[in-house]
Amino acid sequence: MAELSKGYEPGKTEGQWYQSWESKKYFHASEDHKGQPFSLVIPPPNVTGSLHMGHALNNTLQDVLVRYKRMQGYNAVWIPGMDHAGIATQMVVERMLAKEGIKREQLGREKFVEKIWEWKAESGGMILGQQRRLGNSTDWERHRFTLDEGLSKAVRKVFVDLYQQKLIYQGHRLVNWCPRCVTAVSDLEVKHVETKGSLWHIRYPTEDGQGEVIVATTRPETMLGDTAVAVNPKDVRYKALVGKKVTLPLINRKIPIIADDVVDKDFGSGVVKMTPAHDFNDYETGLRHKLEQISIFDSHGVLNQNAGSFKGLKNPEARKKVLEALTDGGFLVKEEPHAMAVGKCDRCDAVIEPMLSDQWYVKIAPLAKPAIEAVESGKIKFVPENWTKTYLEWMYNIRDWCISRQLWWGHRIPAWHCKDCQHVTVSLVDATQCEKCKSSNIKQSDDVLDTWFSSALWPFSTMGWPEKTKALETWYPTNTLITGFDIIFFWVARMIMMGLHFMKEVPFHTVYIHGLVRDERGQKMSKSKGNVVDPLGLIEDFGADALRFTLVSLVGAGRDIKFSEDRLDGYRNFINKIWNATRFALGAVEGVTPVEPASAAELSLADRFIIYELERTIKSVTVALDELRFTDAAMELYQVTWGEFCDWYLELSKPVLYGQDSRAKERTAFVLHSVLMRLVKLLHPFTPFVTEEIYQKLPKHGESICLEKYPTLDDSFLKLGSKTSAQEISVIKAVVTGIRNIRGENRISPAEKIKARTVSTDKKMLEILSANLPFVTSLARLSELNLTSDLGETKKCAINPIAIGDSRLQVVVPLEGLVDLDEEIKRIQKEIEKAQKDLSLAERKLSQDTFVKNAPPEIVELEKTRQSQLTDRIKQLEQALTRLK
RNA sequence: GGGCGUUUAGCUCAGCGGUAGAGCGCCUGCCUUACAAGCAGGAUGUCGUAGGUUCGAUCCCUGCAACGCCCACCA
Repeated sequence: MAELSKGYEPGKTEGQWYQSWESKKYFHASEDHKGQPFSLVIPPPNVTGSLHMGHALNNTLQDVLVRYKRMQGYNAVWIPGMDHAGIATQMVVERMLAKEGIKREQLGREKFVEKIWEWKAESGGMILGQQRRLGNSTDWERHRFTLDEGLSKAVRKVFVDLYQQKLIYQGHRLVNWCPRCVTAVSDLEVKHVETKGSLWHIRYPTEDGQGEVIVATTRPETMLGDTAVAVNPKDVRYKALVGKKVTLPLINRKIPIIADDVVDKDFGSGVVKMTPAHDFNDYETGLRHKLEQISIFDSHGVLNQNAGSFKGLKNPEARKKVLEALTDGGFLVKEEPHAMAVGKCDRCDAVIEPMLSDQWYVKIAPLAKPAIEAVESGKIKFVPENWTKTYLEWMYNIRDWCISRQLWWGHRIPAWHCKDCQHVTVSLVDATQCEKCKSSNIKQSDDVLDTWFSSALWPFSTMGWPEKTKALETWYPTNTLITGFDIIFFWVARMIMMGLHFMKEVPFHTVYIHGLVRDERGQKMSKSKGNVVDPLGLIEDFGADALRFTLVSLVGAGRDIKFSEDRLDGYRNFINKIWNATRFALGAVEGVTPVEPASAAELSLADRFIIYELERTIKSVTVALDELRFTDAAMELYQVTWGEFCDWYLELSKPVLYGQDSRAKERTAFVLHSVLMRLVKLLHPFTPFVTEEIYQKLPKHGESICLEKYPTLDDSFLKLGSKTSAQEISVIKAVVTGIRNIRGENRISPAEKIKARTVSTDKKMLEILSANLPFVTSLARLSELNLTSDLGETKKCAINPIAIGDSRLQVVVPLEGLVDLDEEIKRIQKEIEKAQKDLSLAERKLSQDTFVKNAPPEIVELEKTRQSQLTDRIKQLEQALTRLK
């Protein structure tokens, strides 16, 4: 046998295994495979940079699931890919060019987009490498990029279809505009940040110069675009003024005083300035009152000619100068502090300026309706389900989606404007002439589509839509979508809408939502805070398996994860533990040929017990994974592997394997290998690398663990286990623990072999012990163990009473010559105290007849057993104490 | 302003109607022939707060408090 290193070294083998898996195409799924289909599509990472911990978590969960399903015999496919991430990527490349002093306008559209492609190749390549390091078992042959030819075709088809169905339209209206990105953005891309601002009160004189109204505003510079002031129709203070005009300060425009219900008479002065071209409220009100719309900013947020002498200024100067002018003119009444939510660009953090412009919109209500029904009816389920409400709330109040962006990186809108007749031609193929007047004097829109437009099609576009492919036929709809809560609206909701509209079928049945990975203090990881943890670095230090297992163990039920290296350290140790268990399993069995037992009777109690534990584990892990309770599955495996297999079974197998009975050795060797093999398979979806490494070392292995069947209850090997063996082993465990407790508390060195005896009048107990004597002496490190029914001499002896159900047993360890008795006295006194506390609790309960009358009989029974157990225990302990000396 | 979530051992979190659990950390003793990335033993909690339902509440209900997140056009 080749020597296995003492510690597991993931770095040495992980990369090789991945290469081997990939070259053998284990992750490639064929439409012709006879298994039941199972499919996942990856949330495509942005090509903006490298993967972070969120990706590591997200991908690990998907990989666990798809490996599990694949091993179960499903025709499982996990489709990988990347997102061009329009605005985000364009900004990254713009920033890079800026460092060289280059602006994108200098390069021109074509050259600039070329630069982005270059960058995409580099960054995308890095992401692919990272995904492989993590162990993603994606079907690489199906890898897609949102700007691929095929996906672009899908995008165009969707756009044209929706346009023809009148679900896409062009509108001239107010949009969220980012002056720094110089593009429109959707409602979702505006983050409202609570900010301490001011409320300025400004005097607007009436036209006749006789009176005035005071308006309150948080954005005084926009007054330059005011076209009215408004009051509440029920406000008696201003009733007489409605219909009259005021003179707009600085500009001297005469603007009407209108009455509208939107005005809250109790806020500020009860008079609101109306800036229809730069405020959503005012825009709406303006439409109702047919107010003039005056844009005062250009696309970069610079004041234009409509701002009179303020032209050329930009905020915050613009505001400052306007306020100065207002003060000089005596128009400024006061300034008071005011908290408000300022809209900021999700991408660049610039203040969003509502602006009038021509944009393309998706009419969303008709698409939203079936998407709401799909979730309400349970056709699509959220896990955890409280996200259902979040989704539905948003969908009920959804507004038309602005899909055009004034960017260069993305899918260009397939619309051609005719300069002769102004008609817009929307076409699947590039148009050469106007469809209406046939003029060739046409120009394609410069705008591109919101990046989420293409990702909305992801579940079917990646499978080749609009072609009728076998992939679609086989794998659409997908089964489970695993993603973060932050993109439920951006992505999940839109996929549901598009899937239902174009495929007439939901894109997935289950949406598993996980939280954010935060740092150990619970803070969001961000480059600016410098607390970003690079998953690749962790993989270098701890191995991919340890990282994966840590993430799965922390993911819990949909809440955020506080990530700390301590945890990772612990699970790295777990990986090492399995590794060393394997070293033992191989080393201790050297020279022994494992022989399959003919029946359970040929096996030791320990053998039968661990097989039973294995069966239990298969059941619970399978149920947990089927319910997407990843953490529960992982914890169960951790517990059984370490707590039962290593701590108990391996120790119990030692007396056999190091003993003389070669038949027994052969049987135990068989069980040891069989159980380990199955444990490793159970673990494989979580920790693919180490399990492959171990699998390859174990006898009778196949080509790769990736090709193995996931353990099931339908396995004749499991028949060798039994529940009674688990109950019997608990007697052994209790006796061993009882002796160890005496050893530990009395500080008897583990090297010291001691004598002990167990006393019981219960024949069954003694039988179990006598049949398993070598196990107890080995685990408790005894020189001898006597079994008696009589307590006998207990002078200078430590005694530990043990109760298992109705059975009583005492463990007696002579301390003579080992230690002085003070520690033992302390130990017993402590035990008595504890038992008395517990007993009084039980007695109090039983003394209340409301309890005895009302509680279910089995609970009362339990309490009674407890009472008698504790009474006996105290009696025995007290006896022990008095007889000690 | 609406909605959601959290509050359990020093830390991170399980548990969700019958005497409080795990990992890490801590204390004690051990390099016991798989593993010191280990072994054995031990300590640690008015389960956020005030009420209510119940024979019984960490768990269910109602207030309250603190923290966090999402959505929203109050100038």
